[in-house]
Amino acid sequence: MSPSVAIGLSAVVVAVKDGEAVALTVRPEDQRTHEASALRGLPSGPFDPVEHRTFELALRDFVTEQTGFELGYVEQLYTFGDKGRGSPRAELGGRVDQAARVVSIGYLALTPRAAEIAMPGAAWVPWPRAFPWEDWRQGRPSVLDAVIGPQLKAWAAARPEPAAALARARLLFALDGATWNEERVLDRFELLYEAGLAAEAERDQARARGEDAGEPAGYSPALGEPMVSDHRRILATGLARLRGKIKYRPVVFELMPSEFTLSELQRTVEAISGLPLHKPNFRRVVERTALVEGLGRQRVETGGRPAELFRFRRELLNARPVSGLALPALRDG
Amino acid sequence: MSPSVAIGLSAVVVAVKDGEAVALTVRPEDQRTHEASALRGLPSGPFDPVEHRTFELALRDFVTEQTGFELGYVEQLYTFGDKGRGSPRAELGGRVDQAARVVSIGYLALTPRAAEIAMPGAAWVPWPRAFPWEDWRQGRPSVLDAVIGPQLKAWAAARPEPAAALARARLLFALDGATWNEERVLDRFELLYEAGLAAEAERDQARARGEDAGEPAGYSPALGEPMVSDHRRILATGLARLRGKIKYRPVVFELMPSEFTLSELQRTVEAISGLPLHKPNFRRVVERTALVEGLGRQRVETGGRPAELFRFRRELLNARPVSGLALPALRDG
DNA sequence: TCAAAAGTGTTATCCTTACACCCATGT
DNA sequence: ACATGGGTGTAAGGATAACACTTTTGA
Repeated sequence: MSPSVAIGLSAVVVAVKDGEAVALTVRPEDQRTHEASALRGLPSGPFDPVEHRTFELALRDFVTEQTGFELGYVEQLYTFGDKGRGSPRAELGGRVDQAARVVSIGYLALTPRAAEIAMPGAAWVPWPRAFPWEDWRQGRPSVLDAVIGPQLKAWAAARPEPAAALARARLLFALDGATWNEERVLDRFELLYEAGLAAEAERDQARARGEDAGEPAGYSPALGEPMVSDHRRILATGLARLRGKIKYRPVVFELMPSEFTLSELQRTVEAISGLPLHKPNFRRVVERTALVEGLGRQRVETGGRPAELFRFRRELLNARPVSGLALPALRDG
Repeated sequence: MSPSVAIGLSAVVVAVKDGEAVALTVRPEDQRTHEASALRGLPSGPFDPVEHRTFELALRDFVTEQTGFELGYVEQLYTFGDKGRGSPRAELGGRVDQAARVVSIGYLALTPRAAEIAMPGAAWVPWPRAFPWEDWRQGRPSVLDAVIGPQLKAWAAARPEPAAALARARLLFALDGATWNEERVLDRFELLYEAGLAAEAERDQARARGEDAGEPAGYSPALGEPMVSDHRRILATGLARLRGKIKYRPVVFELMPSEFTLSELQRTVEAISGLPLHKPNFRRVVERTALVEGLGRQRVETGGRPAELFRFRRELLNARPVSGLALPALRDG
C-alpha cells in the first residue's frame, strides 16, 4: 500500500487597486517557532477528502477563513509535486509527518473588489514587489541591466553548456536587444531560481543538506521579496496564466466593477500585463470586440474631460465565441 | 490527521499514424472480476511518493511498463478530484480502500513514432472513435444534426433555464448556423456528460446510487466509445490543450519525424485540429514562420509530383520567441 | 494524355500601428 | 488661456482568405 500523500491547496487571488495589480497574502504560522512567519504566503490549506466535496469548495473555505474574503472567478493552475524546489515538507494539517509528501495544487482567482481586509496578517500586496523586473509600464526596469543581466551571464558562463544557457537568459530577460515577452513570468522566475538569484533557492538548498534553516532573512529587493514555501513560484504561475489568458478570453472584466471607463479598463490591463498601452488603439481594440456597451452616463472626477461609463456585456458569453483583448503596446516611452 | 489520498497519474500519448491522430490505450484489469476490462483506458498508475522523485518520472515508467513505449515531450494537463464525475473509487494500488479518495493528474505526451506495439492489450486508437463529432475534415459530421442536436435540444428544454442551456449547446456544437470552435473539446464532452449522452454518465449515476454497475456495455457509436473511469474526460482535456497550443507554440513538430514534406505536416495539423486546411495558404503560413528549412532533397512516393523534404529548425527555440501555426481553414468542402 | 499531387501568383480585405489632431472639463 | 485627460481621423504596411493557375511525376 502506498504511503500517504497530503494535498495542499493554494490560491493566487488577484485584484487591481489604485492602478496596481495586487495579490492576497497571509502570514502563515512558522512550523518550528509557531509564531507568525517573517515571510508572506498565499492563502492555503490542506485538502480533506472526507470533509470537502471538491478542491474548489475547499479552497474557497480556506480563503474566507484566512482573509475574510469571498472568491468569485476561480480556475486551476498547476499541480506541484517535485521534491526540493521549495516544496513544503509535510507542513500541513498541524502535524509534521516525515514520511508524507506534500503535493500542492495552485489556483487562480480574480475579483473586482479589492476591499479592505480586517483579518490580522492578511493583506493585498502588489505583485511587482515579488517580481520587480516584470513591470515595464514606466519603461524597461533598470534592474534588468544593473543586476539580473550581469549575474545571469556569470551564471551561464559557468554552466556545462554556456551558449544555450546564455541564449535562454537573453531570450527570457530581453538582454542584448532581445524582445520582451510579458507572458513568460514563470520561466523567468524558474531561471532565477535555478541560477540561485531567488532567495528561496538558498533556503531550499540548505534544507536539502539537512540544515533545516528557517525562511530566508535578508534578500536583495531588486530580485524581489521571497515568499514562504513554493508560493512565489505559484504566484508566478498565476501571473503567467493571467497575462496569457487576458488576450484570448474576456477575463479582465472579472477584475472590473460593474461600471468603468475605458481608461480604467486600460489601466487594469496595463497593471496585469506590465506593459504601457497605446490609448487610441486600445480604445479601438475594445470597441471592435463589442464586449462593452456605453451607458450614456459619464464619470466627472477624471481631472480632465469627463469619461463615458461602460459595462461588460456578460450575456455575450454564451451567445457567441468571445476572444480577449489584444495589447496594442506603446513603443518605449 | 487527514485521511489518505491516492494520486493517480494518467497519460494522453498522442501520435499521428497514416494521417490519423491516435492515442495510446491499454486494457486495464477490472477491479471486480480481475479480468481485462471491456473498455479501454489510458496508461496510468499510482504515484508512490517514496519511490518516485517526480510525477513525470513516475508517469514515464508507467507508460513504458504498460505499453513498452518511451515518452518524449510531456506536459501536465489538469488535476481531477471531484467526487462522482467518473472519478475512480480508489481503484489504484491493487487494493480497494473505501476511505481513500483518488485524485488523478492528467498528462499530455507527444511522439513522432507511432511504432507498432507488442505489449498485449496496448494499442493506438484514433481519437475520432472517442469523439466522432470532432472530425470536420470531411465536412460537418452528420452525427451533429442527426443525433446530438435533437437530443441536446430536448435535454435543454427540460432544464431550469432552457434558454441558457440551449444557447450553450448551440454555441459548443455549432447548431443552427453557429460557428464551430475546434478547441472546445472538453466543454463539448462535459456538456454531453451532463446531458447524459455520454455512456459514462449512466454508469457513474448507477454507482452513485450504490448499484456498483460494471463499465457500460452497450453504447451508441455516434456518441463515441466510452472509456474506463474518467479517462475519456482526460483524453478530451488533452485534445483541447493540443488544439489550442498548436497555434501558439511549435508543438506540431513533436509529432513529426526528422524529415517531412509540407503536405505531411499539413495532414498532421489537420488530423489534430480536425479541420480541412487550404493548401496554398498553409504553405505560406509555414514559410512565414521560418520554422522549417528545405533540405534540397525530395520525396518521390507521393502519387504525383515529388515533394521537397523539410526539417524543423529546433535550434530556433532558444534563439528567439517562436509562435505556432495559424490554421488557414478551407470553407465548407 | 490524363490524373494526382506539388507548388506559385495575385488580389481584395481586414487588422495593426503610428501619427496628428480635436473635445470637454477644472483652475 | 492652458493643463489634463477623453476621444476621433486617417493612412501605411502587413497578415489573411480566396481565386486562378503552372509544374512534375506515374500510369
